[in-house]
Amino acid sequence: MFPVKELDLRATEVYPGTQAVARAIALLKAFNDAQPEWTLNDLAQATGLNKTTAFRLLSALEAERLVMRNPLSGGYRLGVELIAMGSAAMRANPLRAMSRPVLVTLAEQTGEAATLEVLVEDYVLVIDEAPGSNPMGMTQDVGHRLPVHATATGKILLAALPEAELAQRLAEPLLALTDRTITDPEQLRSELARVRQEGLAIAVGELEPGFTAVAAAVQDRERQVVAAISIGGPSVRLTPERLPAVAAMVQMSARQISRQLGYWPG
Amino acid sequence: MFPVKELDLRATEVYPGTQAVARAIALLKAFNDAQPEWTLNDLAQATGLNKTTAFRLLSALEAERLVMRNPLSGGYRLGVELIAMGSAAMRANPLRAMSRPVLVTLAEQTGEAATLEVLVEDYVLVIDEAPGSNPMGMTQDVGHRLPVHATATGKILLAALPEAELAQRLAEPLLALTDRTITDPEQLRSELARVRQEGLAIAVGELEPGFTAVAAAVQDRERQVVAAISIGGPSVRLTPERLPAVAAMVQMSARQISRQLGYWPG
DNA sequence: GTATTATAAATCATAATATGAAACGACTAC
DNA sequence: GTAGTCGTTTCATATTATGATTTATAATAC
Repeated sequence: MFPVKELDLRATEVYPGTQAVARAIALLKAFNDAQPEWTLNDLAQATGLNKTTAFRLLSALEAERLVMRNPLSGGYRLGVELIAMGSAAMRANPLRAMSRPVLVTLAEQTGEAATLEVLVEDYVLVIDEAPGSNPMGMTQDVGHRLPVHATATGKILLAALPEAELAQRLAEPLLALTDRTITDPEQLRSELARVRQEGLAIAVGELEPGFTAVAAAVQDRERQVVAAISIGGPSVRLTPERLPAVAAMVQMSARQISRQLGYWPG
Repeated sequence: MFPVKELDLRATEVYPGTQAVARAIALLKAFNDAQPEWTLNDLAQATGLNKTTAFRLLSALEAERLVMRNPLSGGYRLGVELIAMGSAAMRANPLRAMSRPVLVTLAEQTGEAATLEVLVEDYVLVIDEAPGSNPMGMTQDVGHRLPVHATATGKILLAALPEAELAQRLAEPLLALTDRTITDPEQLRSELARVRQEGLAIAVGELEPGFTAVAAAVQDRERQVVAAISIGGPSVRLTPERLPAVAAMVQMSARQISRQLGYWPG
């Protein structure tokens, strides 16, 4: 379905003269849903920074409101300025702007939630979501990071990676989120082969029990897979009988967005 | 209604050893809805940075995905990592977490959209929104920056500022967004006096024509005004006859959140 | 086709800036 | 009372960021 680029492992060379900025960003990236608040010491330890350095960088981030202190505990949290920046980043994202109408239509046609996701570092990031018309689809998932190996979109994006990078990722253990999550690298490899051939990925109860998703690839003018779109909903509604029809709609929508990006099939 | 703290102009002293980080953040802050994409030169000029320095900092930000390049134009845009961080910042915000149930109830009771907003630098930032039950309330405003002088929430937050800081802000020209926007500093001052006394702010068609909002203050255990909540909707629904009842509900909700923060009336 | 302009990227000597060890002060636990 | 933990400040040091200049690249004009 889509070609796989070979050997592109981008040089992770750090640009000289950017140590302080890189470190500040590392501090920001330490915050997540599992640990939204950090003490200075823990954060310094987690990022491998000297306590003084972490303190100084955090002070700078705090002055700009990218980080805030909990007045009671003194702990650090992400600040309000990031909410504004994130929202601006969302609105400025060209891929999102292009996909939005298609995504909304897809959600209407299927009645299920449609998402647009991209690969960011180790995770799949939801950059847009059109809610399904049915209730119980009110999950506001935009901005969430999801594991690549347990999502339909993640499989699509993994399937398009050059072999070298894929191997690197499969070297890490695959976390079982449900009893249906694929945790065996070899099994995932053959799944990805199927995805590549069919241009379609499915995940039934692999992310969370009772949740099914179907995804397809969005490609740009250079035929690069730049994103994946999906339809997701309760497995009781997205039944094996209904899936083929939904999948076809997802694929059509993905092709529609790809065409807007200058992709030309054939 | 609520006391005004005197003379607190926080020292804008820059912490030594944080120049690079401060500059990098300044670059990020340059991006907004009006100008979501920048060329290197323009951005360097706008931030007052040397072109080389701007380039180097942007490279660091790009490597961490806080900034991305438009492959066609080569221009800089905010990157996807900020979407993830902003979303995490939202979920980690304690004020938002506390207010959410109250906000949802308020929106249900009134049928109009309820928001939670804080003062960030020159703007009011929407950090949460519970949609109204009526259609035409589907504005997803979270993350948006709104002008202080033309919003009900902004007036609430301005009214609580120490005189010195207020004077500083009123020195800047007040932009007219509609023909009803208050642009005269003295008029705004007397409006703020009224807001202070009544503990309530109203804006009818001051932000955009046909949009009305009512806001009240959220105070913490030290009686500091830390946020404002509001109900907003079309002026044809939020009529002068209906406003007092809605205002009372907004005030009750604000007090409810304040109490959760440890505020004790009296 | 060459010249011109604008913009981005690379180079590198310089010193300004970030760094981290050490010390301090404020709490808390025992 | 003592020891331990945590955040903050100080300060000498050299590592790291800086920016003038150069080179590369692309777009536009002539």
